[in-house]
Amino acid sequence: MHDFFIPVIKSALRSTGIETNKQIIIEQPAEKKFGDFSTNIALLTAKECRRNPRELAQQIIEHLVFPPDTIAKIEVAGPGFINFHLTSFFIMRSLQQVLHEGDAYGKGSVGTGKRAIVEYVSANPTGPLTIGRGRGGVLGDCIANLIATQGYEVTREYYFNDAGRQMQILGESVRFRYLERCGKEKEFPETHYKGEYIKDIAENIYSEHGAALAEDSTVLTFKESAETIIFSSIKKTLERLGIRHDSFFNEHTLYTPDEAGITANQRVIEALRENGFIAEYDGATWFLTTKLGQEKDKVLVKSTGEPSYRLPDIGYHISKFERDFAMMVNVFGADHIDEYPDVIEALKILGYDTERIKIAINQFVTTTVDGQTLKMSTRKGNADLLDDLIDDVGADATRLFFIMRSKDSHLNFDVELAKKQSKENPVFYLQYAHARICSLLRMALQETGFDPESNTEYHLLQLLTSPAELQLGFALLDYPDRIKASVRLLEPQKMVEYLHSVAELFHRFYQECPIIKAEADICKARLFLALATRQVLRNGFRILGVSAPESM
RNA sequence: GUGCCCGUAGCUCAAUGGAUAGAGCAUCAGCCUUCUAAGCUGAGGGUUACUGGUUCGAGUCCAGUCGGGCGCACCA
Repeated sequence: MHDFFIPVIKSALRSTGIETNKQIIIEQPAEKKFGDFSTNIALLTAKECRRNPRELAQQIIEHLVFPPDTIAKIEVAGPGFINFHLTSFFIMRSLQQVLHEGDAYGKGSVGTGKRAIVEYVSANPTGPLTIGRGRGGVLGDCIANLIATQGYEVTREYYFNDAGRQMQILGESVRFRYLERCGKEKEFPETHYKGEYIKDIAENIYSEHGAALAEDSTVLTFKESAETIIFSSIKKTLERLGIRHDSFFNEHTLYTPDEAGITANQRVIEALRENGFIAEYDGATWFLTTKLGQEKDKVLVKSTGEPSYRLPDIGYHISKFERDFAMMVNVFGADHIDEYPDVIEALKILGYDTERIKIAINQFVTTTVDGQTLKMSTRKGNADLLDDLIDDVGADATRLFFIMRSKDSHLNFDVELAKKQSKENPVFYLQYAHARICSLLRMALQETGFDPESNTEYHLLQLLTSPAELQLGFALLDYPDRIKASVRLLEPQKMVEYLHSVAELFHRFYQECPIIKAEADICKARLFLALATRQVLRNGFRILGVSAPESM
């Protein structure tokens, strides 16, 4: 609908003789009495025109030229808002678009022909996924879905490292458990992974090799077994939530020399050095971030000769630029908040267009069961596991709960609420609306023989004029703009909120307007409206990765 | 100490700088001989943590104060 208003207003401003570079904003007033849409353009430009905003608004109105039968009323209100009331004819006629476009309804085209990458989860394979990781996983997956609606070809990538210190500790942890299994008790180090899964992996190795590896002092075998087993369990957990990555980027490739015998890491160092941002001291190689106004320099290569995580991170992002992505989204938890500014700075120094990089940070999750808060730590082995949560509440509730709050807000995951099969649970409220429509369409076919899916008498929609029908129809037309807003903010929560309002408007319509019992043409029209509602719910559910049950 | 996020109804949370700050839950009062009551209608409930500032207009932007979360490694 924005696209409907903007050109008309632009042209009216021209005819009125107003020159402005201010952006024209179309908004929906909180109250219907202020119209379906309004613009504050007269308020914004009044000052530079040195005019009274209300008079200016009146003058703009006189130059507005809309297509016939679209606008019922235009008025100046308050300090100088211009409010637009749509005709019911226009709303209902526009709804035909929902039915014509079907699954494609709501899609945009700004990303057509462009490629985007969304990096998410990216947990190193040191243990099963925790609930906290789950939030980032679902958020990333929904963001990828959102971006894809705008035409981008999206790559979903998982970045991991199987060569670092944590993986070494993992291997050692397994070896300790293995030795225990072989009857060679050793004291288990405080710093190592204590989860039950470590014992399972050790048991697995024992059943394959017996005690043959007990004298082997290297951890390689243990590490590799652990990695294989854990990675496949991580993928299995993600699969349960419908999360599938297209690409797994192993950080270790950045340590591997190319034909010229140089690693990506070395190239980063040399490139930064040419720009004067590298120095060696205290036995380490430093990124001179003090030159950028920071308090301390940052280590890129440790005195042990190993790169710190920052160096490969920079190299990894360069690989994204080399793969020519127009948009790059990084999704990670609040604990990694300090990770990206240095990377961005380095990329800027090296001349990359960092505007393409978007960061989506999700705040933490606390889980409450029976009002008790759970705390987690992978290392201590008392983590709250994502798999357990999915077992408990199901994939749909898991996904929806993770994104039904703004990513900037701490999430309180109430397990009891997620399990409830009642109206308190937002998952059921949304899905019930869909199931109810399916049931209605089945019943209608049986009672009247009319199937709105195989008919195209969409013009009948114009018979509908009641407030409940118009409000629902209006909401359905808003869907494309809602997706765009959600994409812009990288915020799936906006979609949850929107779909909730659609469900609510449908329930009211259903309550107030008899459908099957109505006169034949009205009945058909209402079934078309129900069908359009179902289409929007389905399309929205697909973005969120929530199932659309046909009956409940 | 410092960087980021948060502070809005009893609870969980909304509100691209707009008009009288909204939902859900909980509480109270109604609506099923009629298409799914897993639903709908209505009522009560607020100094948007505090103090200044910018603006025609601030929950929103800026500065400061107070409170909570997460970071601040030659871990990732």
